[in-house]
Amino acid sequence: MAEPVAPNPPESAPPAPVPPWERTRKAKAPARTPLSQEAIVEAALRILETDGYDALSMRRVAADLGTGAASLYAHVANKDELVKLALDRVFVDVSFPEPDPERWMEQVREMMRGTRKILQSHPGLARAMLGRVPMGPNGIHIIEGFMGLLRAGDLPDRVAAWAGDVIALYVVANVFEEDIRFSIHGEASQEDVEAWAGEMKGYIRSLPPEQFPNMLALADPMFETGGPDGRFEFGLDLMLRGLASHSRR
Amino acid sequence: MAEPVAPNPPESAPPAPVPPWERTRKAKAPARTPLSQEAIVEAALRILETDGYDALSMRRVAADLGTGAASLYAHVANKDELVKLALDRVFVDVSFPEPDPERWMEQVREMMRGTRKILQSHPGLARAMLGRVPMGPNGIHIIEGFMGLLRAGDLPDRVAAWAGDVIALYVVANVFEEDIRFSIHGEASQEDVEAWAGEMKGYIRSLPPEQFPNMLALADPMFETGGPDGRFEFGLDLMLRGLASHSRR
DNA sequence: TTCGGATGTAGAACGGTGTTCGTAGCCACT
DNA sequence: AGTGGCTACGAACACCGTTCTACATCCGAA
Repeated sequence: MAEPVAPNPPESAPPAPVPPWERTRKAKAPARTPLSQEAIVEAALRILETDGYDALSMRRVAADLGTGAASLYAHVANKDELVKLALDRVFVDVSFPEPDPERWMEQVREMMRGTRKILQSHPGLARAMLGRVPMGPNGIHIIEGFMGLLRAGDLPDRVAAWAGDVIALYVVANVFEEDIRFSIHGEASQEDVEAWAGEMKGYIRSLPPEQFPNMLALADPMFETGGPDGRFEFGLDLMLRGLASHSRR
Repeated sequence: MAEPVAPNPPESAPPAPVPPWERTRKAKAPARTPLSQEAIVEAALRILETDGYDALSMRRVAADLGTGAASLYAHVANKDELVKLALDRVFVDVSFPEPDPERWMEQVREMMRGTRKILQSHPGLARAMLGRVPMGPNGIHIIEGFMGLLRAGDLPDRVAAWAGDVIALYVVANVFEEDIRFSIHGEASQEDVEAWAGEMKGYIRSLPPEQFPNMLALADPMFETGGPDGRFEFGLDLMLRGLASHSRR
């Protein structure tokens, strides 16, 4: 009640010089940022892109916008909604082709590659996608396009619908795992990773052969990276082969 | 400095009755729990099992052990390590059969079912597994057994090694997604989930048919849950079918 | 033109988190 | 018997999401 901020400047009072705190307040007020939902979502995406999922906090978003966390809640219900909005927004960039029954498998491959690329470019989005069906205004078009490709494969309806789920989960999980591994190792260079792989291989080779025959036999391919996309492509191919065995064509 | 806890009771002072805070201190000291790493890990697992991942905090673990959070750090580097230890510990219960070339696919299925069950029974462990190769004392035996099953399928070495990775990722991601969905919805009953699915289906049916023909066609199977394991089994089967197409047999 | 109300802003606070610091006490070994 | 090292743990630090509340500003009605 007895705060330095005057609740109501009485007119009878003499026109005292404006105290400093008042001045800064007045100075800030005109430079009021609009602070729209769009701006908030964009700031969130920027943070996800540069600093990852764990760095995304309401305070951080607010700070990047030059305001306080409480102000965000006028435009966004809570953090979960913010994440969902950011998720949907990034899907603008996913493209999908006209389904071609002759090439549907390759088309699925290409679409998943594109999705993976986008998720990779915003580390943390993959984490946000897990457990959520991204049915925002943009996401729903992606899902429609994806389902179209699967339907072009002449699969039973249930197989097409569920396969969409499984494949999407695989892509997201792949990026997420990569993201985690990266953040654990902390900016490890390609050389570090190879050194670690070599160390691991050495450990496996030192295991008693009669107890670990299979690991010894597979030690080499286990730590063969296959390039940045090799393993991803392998898993995707595995599922597509499985899908092909369901095709009625 | 001027705390109520006496640093050195001067002998000249009269034998005043022991103040309550002193009493509790004295009473606790003799009943000093050993507080081993094992006990901490066990407490953590107990919490995961009963209250889920979100309930697992250092303070909670400490409270269950009748101590303070700081005490845990003498036995465990940080929360991440605690989770990793819990992860390896839980693998004691994963069993794997002697590889049988005639039944290897079914054996893989069973092993993955078992792994999933265990991960499900300790929500949060799945999250800890992502991005990590759980090569603890127990985990390494599991990996060996798994590789043995895959090798029984007469697959190229690279296929066997990478497939192990992909399948394991799928199982873990499946549980993790389930876990997140559960924690987002917050204790939703089976009825709630079905109501939500019905609502979603209604929304999809309300979409313009010329713009969303595929989603409309697949609306029913998309929201068919297939029971608690249906979709998991489907995805597992998809990958095994893909693997079968790699088998030289 | 003036006055209210609606709306958006934001500081402070609540109850939580993981982790660190410093101190106190116990144990075992010289 | 003394002492050094290990462990326990309260307090504190820096965060988190969210809410409360006071406060400016703007807009429309009188």
